[in-house]
Amino acid sequence: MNEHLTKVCCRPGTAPSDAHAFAEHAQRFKALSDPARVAIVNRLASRGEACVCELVSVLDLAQPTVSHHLRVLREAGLIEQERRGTWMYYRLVPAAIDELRATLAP
Amino acid sequence: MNEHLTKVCCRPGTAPSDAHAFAEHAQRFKALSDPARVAIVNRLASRGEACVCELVSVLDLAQPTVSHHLRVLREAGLIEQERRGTWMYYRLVPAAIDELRATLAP
DNA sequence: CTCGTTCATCGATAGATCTGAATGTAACAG
DNA sequence: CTGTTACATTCAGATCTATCGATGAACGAG
Repeated sequence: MNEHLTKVCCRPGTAPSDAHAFAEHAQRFKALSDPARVAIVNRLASRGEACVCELVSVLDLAQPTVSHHLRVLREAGLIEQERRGTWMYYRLVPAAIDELRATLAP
Repeated sequence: MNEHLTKVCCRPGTAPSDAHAFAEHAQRFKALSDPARVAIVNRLASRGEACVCELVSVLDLAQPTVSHHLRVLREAGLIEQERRGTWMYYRLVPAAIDELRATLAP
């Protein structure tokens, strides 16, 4: 399945590469693959902090939906949370954003 | 549904923002939300060009699957194609990658 | 303690996405 | 023309995701 390729158009090439790294990067990008999550990151970037109820009113989504998106961003390491009384405040993890940007660098 | 928020924890805030821009950015990120597509972009970034059969052998995926991922990347504007004889060569659109990186800038 | 608020989790459903076998299309060789 | 190669498209099944109602957990006020 490979020997005929070498004499046609395809270079054998570094086949395996790091499939693990690709999966990791894809996971990060997937966290930003939804408009609601991009909006959340944008909001946190410009305001520095936000509680869930603020995001609910801004995004015009139900509260469980917002919680779901926050969980995705948190599990991707892009945001972190801090409980302060009754409210849960979220903010960006700048290092994670930097890493993402570095992934796209030449 | 909004008036009680102003006296609790939430600032009224620039509610609408540009939902259109958020959707556009999310669309771009979604194109990179799959390991196979990250691998394709990585390959094109390091080699500059590749035909489909080369990517098929590198990714260990069926040819229709690779064609699917190439279509997603092309419709996102991240890659472009050029037919040369029987082969179809793909390469990156550097400006699109730059735009993506700019989206993550502070 | 009870009550109300904030948020997370569970469960269900509609829609999107990944995958590849089968098929169609385009280009070249003979 | 026929046959072969390279690739796209169609289709179907399996899996994943977004969304929200219902419910649970944590906290503060009284």
